Amino acid sequence: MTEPVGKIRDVAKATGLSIATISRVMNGGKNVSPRTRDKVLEACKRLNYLPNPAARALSTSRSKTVAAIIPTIEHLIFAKYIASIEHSLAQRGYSLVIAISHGDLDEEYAAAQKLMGMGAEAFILSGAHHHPDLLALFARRGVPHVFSSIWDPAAAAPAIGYDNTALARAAMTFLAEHGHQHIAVLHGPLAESDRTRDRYAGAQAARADGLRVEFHETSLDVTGGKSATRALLEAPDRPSAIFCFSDVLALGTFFALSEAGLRCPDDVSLMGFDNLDWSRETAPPLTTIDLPATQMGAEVGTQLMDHLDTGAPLAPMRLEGAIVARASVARRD
Amino acid sequence: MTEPVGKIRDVAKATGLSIATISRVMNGGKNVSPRTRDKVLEACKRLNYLPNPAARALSTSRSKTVAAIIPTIEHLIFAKYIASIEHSLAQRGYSLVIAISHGDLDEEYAAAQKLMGMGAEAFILSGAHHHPDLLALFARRGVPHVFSSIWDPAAAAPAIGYDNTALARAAMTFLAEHGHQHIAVLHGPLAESDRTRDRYAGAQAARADGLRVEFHETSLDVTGGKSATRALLEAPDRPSAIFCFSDVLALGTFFALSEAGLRCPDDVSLMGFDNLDWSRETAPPLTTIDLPATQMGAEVGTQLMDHLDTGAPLAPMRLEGAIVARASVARRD
DNA sequence: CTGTTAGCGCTTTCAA
DNA sequence: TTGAAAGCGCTAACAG
Repeated sequence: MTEPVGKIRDVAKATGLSIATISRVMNGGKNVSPRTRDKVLEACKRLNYLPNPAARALSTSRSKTVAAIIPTIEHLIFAKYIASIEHSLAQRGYSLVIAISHGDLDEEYAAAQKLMGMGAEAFILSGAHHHPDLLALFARRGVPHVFSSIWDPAAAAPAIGYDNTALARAAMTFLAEHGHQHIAVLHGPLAESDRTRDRYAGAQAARADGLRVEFHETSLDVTGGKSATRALLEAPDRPSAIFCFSDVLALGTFFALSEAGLRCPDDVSLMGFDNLDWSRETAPPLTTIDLPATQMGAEVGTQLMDHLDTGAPLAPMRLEGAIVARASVARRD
Repeated sequence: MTEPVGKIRDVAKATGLSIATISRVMNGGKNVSPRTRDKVLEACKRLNYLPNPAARALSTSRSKTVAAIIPTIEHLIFAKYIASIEHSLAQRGYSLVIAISHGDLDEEYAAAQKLMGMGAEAFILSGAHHHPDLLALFARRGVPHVFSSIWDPAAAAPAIGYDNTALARAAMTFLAEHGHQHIAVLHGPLAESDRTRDRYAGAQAARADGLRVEFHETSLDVTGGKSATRALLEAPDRPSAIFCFSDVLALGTFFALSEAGLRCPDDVSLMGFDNLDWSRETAPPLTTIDLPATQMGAEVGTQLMDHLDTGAPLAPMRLEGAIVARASVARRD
């Protein structure tokens, strides 16, 4: 029943040509007469021939595989990003392998070693903070890699992403312009993400404008947002606005507010970060920061493939985020 | 700066052993004296040697790569599932490549061809409904594959998953037991998913108990849930309960209810499907159906690897979902 | 326990 | 435009 997969030899035999010619046809068909080429293609179809990727990779030292190591896939902003990378790579016959680091540098390092051992030719990492041995390994072996989800022209590798610090700063300014002087900031574990630390720095800078800013660290999920908000509401002096470093946290805040009988934005204004699909649907719609996750995935993929294919240099690139003003932030006088 | 990667020869030369011995050490180190083995391992470390995966794959005809084609990654239940598969495969040195089908049979077929051409040894598909040519291709080339997210012992391939029909049926019974006689069902596009069709069939079966059931198809996201609910509330005869085939839809329903000034569960009871992380945090907490996504990922991975490694047969397996009763469903008399 | 050797299937000069 | 042949780096008999 199961017939063995055809090899290049079978096609050569079937067409009366040499395997070299078959190979040429399979790789763009340059320097091959149209007739020959058609004959070969026909035979390939008929014999159900697919070039063996391992043989090809061994021969060319190219696997056409790039690796992405991400902190988590269970967060829509990453899922969106990954989907975009995959799409971009697939366009040009590349494939994507992924690993999850859980925000841990050692796990990331281990995953990278495994992926290198699997033949990944280039790496996509999140943020600029990584295991020194990993960076050393990349350098030693000349493995192309980029950092993403950040903008930092001084980073150890080309960074392709948005400026978390500036965006958080802009959000604070936005809130201040709406009359908010006392703002609570909810964020995920600082230890796990330099992107979070960047946003933290940006929000903190708003103190220079005379804002009162309080920070609350919690787990990066709806539960975390809800419990942190609950705790925060119990304090005697309630902030007039809450700024969550993720829409996911903001969703938890919505639930906590509703449970506490408080109304948004009448009692408390709320701002998120990510602009996830549902954020326009909340009641009230959530003011948030739109992140170019899809664009970032495309850019990262394209740059890496260009570099791999033609040696084009990798270049840091700043992508723009944008405040999306919706009803969850009210003017406060 | 960038030093060439070490090859097995270099290690052999460095240790004064033959490449065969190095190879043995790299593959479990059976039939190798401890001393030799240590010497080799040390040299590998020192020379920064990593076996070339392409050469290994070519030689063994094994890529240790399995492919999963999923409808979307931008839905937490799939992200969770994928994370679990990746974890399970990684345990044994396998890797996962993924492709997104957008619920389209042709896209799925195209993706599968590409992944086969990349060396995937086994396939994980969602549901039982696939392009006939794809199944024929698998059969012809003897490619191991499983269907997942469904339970159907009669399917064309071993199905590892839960019984969507029975679970939807159970949910309807649960609602009926709480006194609900008129139930609205919200679901995603029937054309895109046989899992949805199974759930539909299960919900429809509840009519046999004298229930009044109305179905509303919408897009499978928060926006879809919200707009469908909004439309449904405008009808003169409002159902006493809404059953969403995904928690994501249910979140939209929550927003629509709140916008309409209706309270859950006082005015309308609500039930979801998936038991996503946040579903216990909504106000009120969402009654839903817990799906064993993580367990399913582990089982699928293990079965495929066992089959690939030892030839163990793939076997259909039924995993249990469970109703999680929370406050969003109230008793109606 | 260790070494020799023949491929694995394909790409790629180099000749023709 | 086509063919012959030399590897790519590793594994797996088979010998010793």
